Amino acid sequence: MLKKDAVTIDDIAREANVSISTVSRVLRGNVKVSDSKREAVLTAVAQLDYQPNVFARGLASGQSMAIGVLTQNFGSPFYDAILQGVVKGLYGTDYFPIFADGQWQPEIEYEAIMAMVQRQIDGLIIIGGFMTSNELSQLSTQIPLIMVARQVPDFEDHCIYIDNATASFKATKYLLELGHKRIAHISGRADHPDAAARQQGYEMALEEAGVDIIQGLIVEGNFRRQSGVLAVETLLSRGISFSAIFAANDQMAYGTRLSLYRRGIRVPEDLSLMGFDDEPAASFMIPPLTTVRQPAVELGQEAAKVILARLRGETVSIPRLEAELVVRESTRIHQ
Amino acid sequence: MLKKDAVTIDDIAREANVSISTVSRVLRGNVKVSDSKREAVLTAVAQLDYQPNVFARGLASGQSMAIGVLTQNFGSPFYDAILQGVVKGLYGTDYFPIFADGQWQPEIEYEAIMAMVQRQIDGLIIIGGFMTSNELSQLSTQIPLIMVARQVPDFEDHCIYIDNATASFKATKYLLELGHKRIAHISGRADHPDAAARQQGYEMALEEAGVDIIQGLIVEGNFRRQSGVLAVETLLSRGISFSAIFAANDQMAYGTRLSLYRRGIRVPEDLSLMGFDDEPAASFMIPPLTTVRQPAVELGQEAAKVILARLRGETVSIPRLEAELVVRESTRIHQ
DNA sequence: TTATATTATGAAAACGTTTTCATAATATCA
DNA sequence: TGATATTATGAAAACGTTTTCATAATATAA
Repeated sequence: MLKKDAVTIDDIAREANVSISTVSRVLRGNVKVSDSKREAVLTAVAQLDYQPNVFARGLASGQSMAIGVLTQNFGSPFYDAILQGVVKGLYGTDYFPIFADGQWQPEIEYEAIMAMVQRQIDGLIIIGGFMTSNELSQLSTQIPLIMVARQVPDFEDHCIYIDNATASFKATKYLLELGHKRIAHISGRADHPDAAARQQGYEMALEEAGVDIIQGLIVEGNFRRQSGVLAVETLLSRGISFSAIFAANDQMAYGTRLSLYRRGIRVPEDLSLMGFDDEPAASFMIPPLTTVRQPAVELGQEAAKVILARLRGETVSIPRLEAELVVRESTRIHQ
Repeated sequence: MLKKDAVTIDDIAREANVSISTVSRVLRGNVKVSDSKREAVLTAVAQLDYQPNVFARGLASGQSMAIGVLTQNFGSPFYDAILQGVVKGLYGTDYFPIFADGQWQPEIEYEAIMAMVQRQIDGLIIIGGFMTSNELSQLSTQIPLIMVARQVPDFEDHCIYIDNATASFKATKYLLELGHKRIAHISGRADHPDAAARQQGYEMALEEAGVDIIQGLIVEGNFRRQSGVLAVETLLSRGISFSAIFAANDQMAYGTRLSLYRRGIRVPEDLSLMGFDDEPAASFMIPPLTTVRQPAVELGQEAAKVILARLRGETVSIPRLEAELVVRESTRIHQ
């Protein structure tokens, strides 16, 4: 809180020889004021370096001009990229983002959202997370709400996401086209819908190609790097041969890569490796990772756009974004 | 903003048969209230699910209970880890962090800080950035302020940082101990004091060991991955031989690694590679990166602790944190 | 020209708290 | 027991805006 006693609207009113109502009107710009008075107010504002008090404004108007943004983990590249998109999308508007971190834990997520709601945010952008369809519907009656990077059933008109199954299908199909038949899959955490969708896409592609789905080639991870390491151990211990691994996100692909390196298994000479997300770091993996690109920044930017529009009372429909295969050097034709 | 008309302190007062003053006193807990009334108020609060209005509170008390946190870039692992530390340090207190992103651009940084100050934050944590010593001193007369991960001259009692020169000295010394004499250095961006300090530590270590500093082995990067790639090109084009590279941060080390991979130069067999920061991803580089660990989470956590204490009016001194060498597999004895 | 509609403006109420100030109730002391 | 100090409490002012309402000034229509 600034210590110097702030300039208030009263000071401006006195300086400009008008009432505080007029000052307010000039500042908000929603009601007509004569040019001469407007002029006077504006110069007074500039002269005294007036900064409106956010609390007084919020209290009187019932608007905070803040958008709450819930991420799951500061430091997760994919989520951070979405954050960046939101920042970008809000930049230059009167709205200000307030961030909170759900830390991939349902209770913390709930608390964080409530803390933001209590802080009177005007809109809420939730990135991923665990809120159920019911909870979200309930919440969205209270506050404009957009869900990013997650497809919640019965809530699709609030969700900006790419179709995980389709994207995953593309990735798997590419591996099949390279001649791989035994493709292992490291899935995301079981309680996460995205993980299920990605696994589904993988299985669909295999089916379509007439390749048997081998349960022993599917192993559950948790979207974190370390789980990729463990998954390789598990996979190898099962003794079923395979020529490619499709990890449900890039992070697990990095873990996988490390595990393979430790065992002297070369990528892509001995084994092809496919990720999912296309984080910025993916192109710096050794070798650069073939993956499916989720347009993260765009997702965030679109979320900001949509919520802004809805706040203005416009009815906009959710844009559909597509994932795109990014071929790099971690995959090659199966000999 | 919640649509259902909120429960106010008046409702509680009515329900509990006390005045609103008493309700406020119970809620704030700073003034004694008889047990019976306290009881009554508390049950009413629970029953009606009362949520205090942040704006009214802020307006009346002059406190926002918010701490502004300025980062330089969502998505930068090192900064994100500090953010996490701040979140951790604030968790469970009455204070709530508000984040903004300076995007490594002085003007945006300034704007973002002003936006937060205008939002009446009670304290400010700035991570890195470009504010000058003067600007910071000026700002800190207005608001409690802690600078993290940057050492600003004449402002040290507000700065939580590790000694970059010493840390860098350690790293270089380790390479020297491995028998490397020709050690290239990829520095950070020239306008950044940390970059200068790290280069200084590198030079000090060489001097101490009686090894000549060769200007041709020093090349300027900008702390980003891509600049590591370019640095290797530059270095090789100069035709001066070297057996180790010390990059001023991990990100540039990744870029370096990729560039070497492309040229078929093996790490660590042909060349040792040293980073700086120890981001979480460093241990997943191929091969795992030897680096200097900045205790990022701890830095953030300490920043939160210190600012909280100062907000309570306590005079606490800044803790000193040490960087620590983390030896992994990207370095080896020079043959 | 007069009656009526429109416009710009200021006064004052509202927003929901915290906190000062006054006072009734109670405790403490001689 | 009476006088005084202490305590708990409520009334009311304050925080700095926005917005409703009333009104004076002006434009428009007959």
